[in-house]
Amino acid sequence: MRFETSTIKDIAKALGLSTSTVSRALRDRYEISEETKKLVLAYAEKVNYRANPIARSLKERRSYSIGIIVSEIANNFFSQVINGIESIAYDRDYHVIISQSHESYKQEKLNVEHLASRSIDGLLIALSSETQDIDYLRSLYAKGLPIVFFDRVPKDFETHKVIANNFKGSFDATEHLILSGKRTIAHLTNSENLSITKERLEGYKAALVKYHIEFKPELVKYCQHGGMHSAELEQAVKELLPLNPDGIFISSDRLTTGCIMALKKTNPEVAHKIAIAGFTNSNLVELFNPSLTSVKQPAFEMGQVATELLISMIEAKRPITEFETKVLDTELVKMAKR
Amino acid sequence: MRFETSTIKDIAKALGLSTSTVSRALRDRYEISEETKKLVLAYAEKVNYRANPIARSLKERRSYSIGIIVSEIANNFFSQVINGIESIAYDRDYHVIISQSHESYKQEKLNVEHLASRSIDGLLIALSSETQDIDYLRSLYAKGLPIVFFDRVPKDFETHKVIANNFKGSFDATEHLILSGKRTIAHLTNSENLSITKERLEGYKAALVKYHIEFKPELVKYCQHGGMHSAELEQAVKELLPLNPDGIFISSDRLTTGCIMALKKTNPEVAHKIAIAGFTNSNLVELFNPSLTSVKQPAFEMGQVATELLISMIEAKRPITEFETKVLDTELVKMAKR
DNA sequence: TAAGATGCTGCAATCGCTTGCATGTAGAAT
DNA sequence: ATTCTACATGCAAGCGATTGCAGCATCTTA
Repeated sequence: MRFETSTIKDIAKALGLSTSTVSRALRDRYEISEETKKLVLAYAEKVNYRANPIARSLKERRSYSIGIIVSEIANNFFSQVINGIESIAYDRDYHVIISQSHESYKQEKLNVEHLASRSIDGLLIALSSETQDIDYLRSLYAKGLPIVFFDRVPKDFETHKVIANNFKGSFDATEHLILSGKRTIAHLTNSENLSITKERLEGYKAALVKYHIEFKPELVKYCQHGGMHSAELEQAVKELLPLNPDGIFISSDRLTTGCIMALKKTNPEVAHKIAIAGFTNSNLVELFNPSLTSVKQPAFEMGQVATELLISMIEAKRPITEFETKVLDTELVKMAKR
Repeated sequence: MRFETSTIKDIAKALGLSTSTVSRALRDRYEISEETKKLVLAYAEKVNYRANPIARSLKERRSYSIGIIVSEIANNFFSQVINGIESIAYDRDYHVIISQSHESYKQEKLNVEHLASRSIDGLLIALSSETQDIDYLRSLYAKGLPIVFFDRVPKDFETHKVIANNFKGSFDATEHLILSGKRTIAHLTNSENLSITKERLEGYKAALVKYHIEFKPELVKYCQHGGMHSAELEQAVKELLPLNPDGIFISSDRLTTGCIMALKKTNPEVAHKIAIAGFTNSNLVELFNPSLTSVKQPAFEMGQVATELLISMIEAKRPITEFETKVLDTELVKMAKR
């Protein structure tokens, strides 16, 4: 099966011009007379001409596309980020290519390298929960691939980053639990590798300190696979319950829903007695039972900001030396009264 | 910023061979001696050579990538389909490019045409709820672009299609409501344009007929935008409630969650009195309150089957004339007892 | 010994597009 | 009349890879 379209050559032949003239006319260059431009444009329109982006990429050594790596598109937070990315990218005539790491380091690396070989002009990435070694990213970056990290960012990597105010988000959520009378607040969180894990733990601790509640390490449970496996979550819940928490603060979208699910499944009788607060961008929280207090990240905006930074890197004339880390505020949505 | 990689030319120069020999060696062609092949392969490995897929695409007029169009990746059903697609595509060395129509015809057409111009080798598409005119797809298809439809398929388009057994799924859900004693069952559904809308309506009707319940057209409400706008849903709910339904059967993922949300928001007192059954692939249904009976589609499998069919079309030596429409069974997950 | 067979390698065209440079024309300035 | 400028257009190389065809050894066979 072969796919046919008209090329610049066809137009040139039909109009008795050279391909260079046609190309320049289409790109609206000053060398070409208005008359010729009109002629070419009209004809191109007529035959529904579409420049072959592949050929253009080859010639210009860029593809006008940016790669995205997230752990899972099924995650509300990430799909909202992607929508934000698309909203900016399309405006600026970039196309996006989405890949999922499924929280696997191996998959992440494979996908990034595939994208890089496909001549993406830049990369937007939130690291997988397994990822510790980012040398492969450093090496691509050193070869000239612009990279912007969002949400899950590495330390010691000098480039633009966009994150939520994880500290404050966690602090607020934990404080909210405390103010509603809870004193034994567990913390269920992601892999220790992740930046967000550390930041959110700090927020949680700070709130405890403010209200003179002792921090107990045993109340903190890490999920290596970010809640991808339900067994992992059920195990964590099982270990927490004997400590009789009256509140749980959960630090990621998937963990939050997963934890409630695990609670309901393994200990339905206590599920309603424990106050839950957690990071989630689900637009279905209002339907949840037990209900919960949620920390919403500005996902869409995060995608937009990251994309703007990335495009500025891609289009920069000279190497960039000043990098920013943008921090966006989260929003606390308190549990509906019952 | 420029991204540097070694090319076939570099290898040729380094090894004192011609580019053609290197190319053939890399592709393991019979003309090249084992010795030379080993030499080339070893060196390529050493410099971490990656063929430039862009150049290859230009030459071969194909890209080893397939395009996907769905209305929204944030929709569980679609993200599961995408996972199914990826699972097959990657195995067969194809890359996937995902685009969202956001239920807009214009966006859908734009995205498809963009993908086509990027030399995708084939297209997997679920039509947007707005789409009525598919001439643009016919024209691409006529030019040689293989297309496989899934979920939302057009009539009068001869190609492979993969759908769920919508009739049976709807029948089962409606029957379930009837068997639990409901007699005034409303039906909230998508745009009339969609294939799934018609098929699901038929299943609903058939169940009513079986139990000698009169079909009342005023109990059926269509949502033109597939629940993308909450106002649309709230309006539909507002119009239905005066008819005092004791059950609602809802025909799509987004509508199902949206409808419950609208019910809760506008009429919390009746929300729990109406039995709800609906199509949804959300993995969070267990958390919902009010709870509901759900019809789950075999999303992952649908993606797999569609991809296999598409790849068979792409790789077919001769034009295909026999097309199949695969129908996959849905699963009814009954509401938890309360 | 000459002619053919076989195995290995290189030349050069091609995919569609962009762009530096050369060319050609017309009118303005000297 | 000559030189200069401005404007309009075309030639041809090149992006990286693939591949038909030709060339050149070396070996067989009559």
